[in-house]
Amino acid sequence: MIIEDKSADLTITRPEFLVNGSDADFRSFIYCLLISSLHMEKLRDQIGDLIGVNGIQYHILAVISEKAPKGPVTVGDVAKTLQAGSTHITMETGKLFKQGLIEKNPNPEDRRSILLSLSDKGTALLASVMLSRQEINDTIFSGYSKKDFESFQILIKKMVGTTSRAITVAEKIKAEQIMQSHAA
Amino acid sequence: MIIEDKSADLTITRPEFLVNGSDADFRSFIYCLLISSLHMEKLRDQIGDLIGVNGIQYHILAVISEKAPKGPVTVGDVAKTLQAGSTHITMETGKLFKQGLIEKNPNPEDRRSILLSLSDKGTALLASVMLSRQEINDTIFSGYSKKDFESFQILIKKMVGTTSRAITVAEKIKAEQIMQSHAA
DNA sequence: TTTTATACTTTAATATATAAATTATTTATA
DNA sequence: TATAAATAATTTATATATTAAAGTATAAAA
Repeated sequence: MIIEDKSADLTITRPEFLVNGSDADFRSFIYCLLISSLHMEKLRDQIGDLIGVNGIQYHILAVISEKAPKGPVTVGDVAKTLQAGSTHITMETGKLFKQGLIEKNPNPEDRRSILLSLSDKGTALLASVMLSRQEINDTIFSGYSKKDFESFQILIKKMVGTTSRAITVAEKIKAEQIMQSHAA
Repeated sequence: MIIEDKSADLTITRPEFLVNGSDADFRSFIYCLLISSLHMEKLRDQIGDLIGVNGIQYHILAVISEKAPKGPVTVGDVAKTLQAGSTHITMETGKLFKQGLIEKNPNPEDRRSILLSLSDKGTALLASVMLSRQEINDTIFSGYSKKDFESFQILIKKMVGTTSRAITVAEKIKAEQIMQSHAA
């Protein structure tokens, strides 16, 4: 006997994602996605901890290190890259500056903004966790083939776009909800 | 001319993940992974907001709804599923209880633990966002074929395991770091 | 029985993130 | 040129989320 969920109980309706009419596999997929996200965040915190900063601070250092050679990096750039509030980045870069890990210089092209760069100390500190980063990343992707990596990359890249659209959909639903509550 | 990163600058060493000796693609992959994680978390918060609870509370309701029909669900079960501290879950389930969305009954088989279930009100509230959940999930996975879903599922499921091992690796590295600092 | 472990809770502390208002500067436009 | 609007960063205050430590009750093991 095949058990089919009633369609109102399904978390997704597209038939491609249902197995015997059930979304059980899809739910388990979402579950895995969320758990691995938590793990990735935890790893970021752990690497930060190796050099005495928190996860976001480590991430900021990594972003500056990667982008600064290619051109100026401002607080706003970092905020956009990390999809965090610029308020938040201001505070965290402030702490990094106090620790002497980054430098903040006025942008000669736009004096409202500030250019961030790694100090020698910051560069050295980041370099000191490079081997650990490698070991951790190698572990995460052990057992994945080149082909796996290529498909994975395509699938995830697409998801950045679709989740972004889903957020818009959710906002639209919320707006409708508010409209209806006002009408009532 | 092919530009090769010096191996000390690479965030991953496995050659399968390098393109012309560079880990640029890999970095962009990790970036996409983190952004889509943020998006997923935001979506959880948004769905919660539709029914007047926060993201974790919504997730707790969803977990209870899914697991309760299959057997007893305790605070600890939810904590394990969500990989959160039981302290946290106690507080959040406490709030859900006060709002009348869940019921808490002593477990007759083990009087230390407590069985969680959705109240009628909670069931109704969760049912009221089912269509929105569908619309949002359909959006997230629009453009994905059945084959995409199947590969994606395999890739992500594997990653729960590898990230979990990576966390252990990071803990080991931290332990070594502490040992060395004591020796010095 | 005594010890140890578990499940949950409470309180308090800490960490993280956001909002609102402010300053300085730039860009657009009348 | 003068004015208005927009932007970048910051500060302060606040809200939210998360964890730590200690405590209670119960169960399981020695």
